Amino acid sequence: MVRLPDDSTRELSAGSTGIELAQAIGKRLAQAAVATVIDGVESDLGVALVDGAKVSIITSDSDAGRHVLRHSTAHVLAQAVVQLFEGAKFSIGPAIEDGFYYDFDLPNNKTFSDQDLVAIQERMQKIVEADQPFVRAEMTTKEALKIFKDQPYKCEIIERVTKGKGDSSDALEAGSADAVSVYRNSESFVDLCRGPHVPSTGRLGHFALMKVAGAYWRGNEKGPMLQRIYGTAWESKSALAEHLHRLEEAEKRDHRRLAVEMDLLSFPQELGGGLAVWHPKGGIIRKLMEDYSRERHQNGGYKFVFTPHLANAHLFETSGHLQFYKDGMYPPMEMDNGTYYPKPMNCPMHCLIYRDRQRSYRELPLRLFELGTVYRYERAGTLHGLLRIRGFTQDDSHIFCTEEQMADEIASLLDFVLSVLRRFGFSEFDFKLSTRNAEKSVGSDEIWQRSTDALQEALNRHGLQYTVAPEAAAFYGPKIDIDVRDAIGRKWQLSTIQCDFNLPERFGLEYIATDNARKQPIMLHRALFGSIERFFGVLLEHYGGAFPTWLAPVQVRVLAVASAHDEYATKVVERLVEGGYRVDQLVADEQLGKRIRASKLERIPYILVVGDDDVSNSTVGVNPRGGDVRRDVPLTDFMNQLSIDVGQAKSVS
RNA sequence: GCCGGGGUAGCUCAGUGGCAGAGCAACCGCCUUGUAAGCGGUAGGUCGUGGGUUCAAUCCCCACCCUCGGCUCCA
Repeated sequence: MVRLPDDSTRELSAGSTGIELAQAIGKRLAQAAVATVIDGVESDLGVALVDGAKVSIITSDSDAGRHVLRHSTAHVLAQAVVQLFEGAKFSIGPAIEDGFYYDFDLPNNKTFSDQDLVAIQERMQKIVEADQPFVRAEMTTKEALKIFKDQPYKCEIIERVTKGKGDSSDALEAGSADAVSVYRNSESFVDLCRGPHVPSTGRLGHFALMKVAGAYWRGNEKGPMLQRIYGTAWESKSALAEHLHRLEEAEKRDHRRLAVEMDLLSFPQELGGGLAVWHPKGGIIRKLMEDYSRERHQNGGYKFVFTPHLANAHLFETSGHLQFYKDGMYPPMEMDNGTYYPKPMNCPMHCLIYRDRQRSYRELPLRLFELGTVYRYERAGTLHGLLRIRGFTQDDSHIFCTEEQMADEIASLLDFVLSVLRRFGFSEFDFKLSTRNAEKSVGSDEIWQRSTDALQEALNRHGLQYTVAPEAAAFYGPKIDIDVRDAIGRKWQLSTIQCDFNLPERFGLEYIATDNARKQPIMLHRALFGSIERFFGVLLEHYGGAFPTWLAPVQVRVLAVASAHDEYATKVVERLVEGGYRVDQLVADEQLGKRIRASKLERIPYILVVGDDDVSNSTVGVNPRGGDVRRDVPLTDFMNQLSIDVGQAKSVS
């Protein structure tokens, strides 16, 4: 007798397995089954069920089921590589989001080519056709080391696990210290693994190898570089096809591609890596973003400040940034009166503004705001369009407050941040609390505890779900990071709210409290866009280039049907420009259809077409982005509609 | 920084050890258009930069710059 997830029970003959249970329940289920969960432990379908156990069946179309498929496909990949490349060493091959990878070490530092990938994939298909069983065996460390005597990476994992030093990825590979488990597919191929796996390779097949990449063994930069093959695997042909289609769609939204297509900005090679110039069309969008940000900050009680791009090295010694981030800073300029660095952040300068004179508790919270441009020497291989760039502008704010004010201030900051993000079309957020990394931080335990508690309290007060990222804090304090979900469900980290007791200490910041005592303020670091460049890149991908009307570089384009109507079209343009809109016109020296097509490709929110009827009746034909054409619309009506659209910041898409 | 791919016209991309190519865009004509590509013509290149091999290099070799996919890193 076993108990099912719906709490019903089912009688089975003694020694029955998961697959027999699935068959007893239904044919469909048996076909989709890839593994079982017996009393909370994921197991192979072929494992005998214990009397009274709580059992559920994992099907291939669930997250857990796909995980099993992907991990099993990784084993097939390893087998194919070992067959095709003599002397190949294989290390680890986990399932990951949407797929799997496997890391290999090929003899003589050989690397995989794209052609190799094709051959490997063909060999994998043969292994699938052969329908090899996944046969589990458990054994002692000694036996396992013997089996894998030619596989040094496997031996290292076995030794780590049995010595109790294994981490989660090791455990995934080898099981526990008590018994090492392996899965055998054939006489010649066996892999270390905790499982579970599908019963046989015939259950697999909807996969594709995607790319080759270098990857460090155990993620250690100083360790050996392995060859990693990435693949994707799904429960059906259609699920695989959908995934590949999603990738294509994502590629069309790539902000680097859209930036070129839409003439928004560029990265001239002559400028150097990771440095962008903004073209007029990108520039107007950026200006609108900045204008909106300034307006909100003005209304939010922030004081605007400006600071220079360079500072004397002493400043960054005081702040501690030189100690922690010297490698990430542009190199120093030696001058006759000292050494100067381009600033990699704005906070120390804001501290100097605070410290310039004596402060009273009556001034707190003091909220300083700056669109501050900073320079960081990101390592060459890490640059990525606007998302990782060397010169960028932060919408940076530092709030100096008392410890008593801190929790309220953080709570209202959360409101402020979310309200601004919503205006830019984001509605789903994930929150992450990053805590102290003892090796990369300054300050006392007590201080860290107090600031972590304050952040936590603010999140709880808003009833927000959040995850904890251990040891991911900045060196000076813990933080809340806010991820947004974009239009196609991808997560982007944008905003950050950081608590800092350390910079006030280092800079000797003080205020005079009600009791006339000198006290140290708390400093909150806060960036909402993060960097304007990065935020812009995320917005570009979020909207796929189709910016909402309030942000669109050209909001309306007017097209005359024929040259005879150009004059009227110009009048329409003038009316709209007077109304404060960004409007242009393409004269009728080319086919109307062609001009419409060109304008659509530019993702202009509204295309107005005017002809004979419109000239006589003061109307326009409205062709909105993503909507249906309306003829004979009075111009005044269109302008009302436009004003509503812009006011509501609604994207016509 | 590390592993691997790439850099040819404004864009997307062919191509070859011996005169540099297409489509789109641009420009000039013709067409005067009613909702996603009308026709014809013209112009456009230090083939990323520097060095080497060669009678001859965009092509082969070396270095550097930029870029793409990952790894590592991200105040």
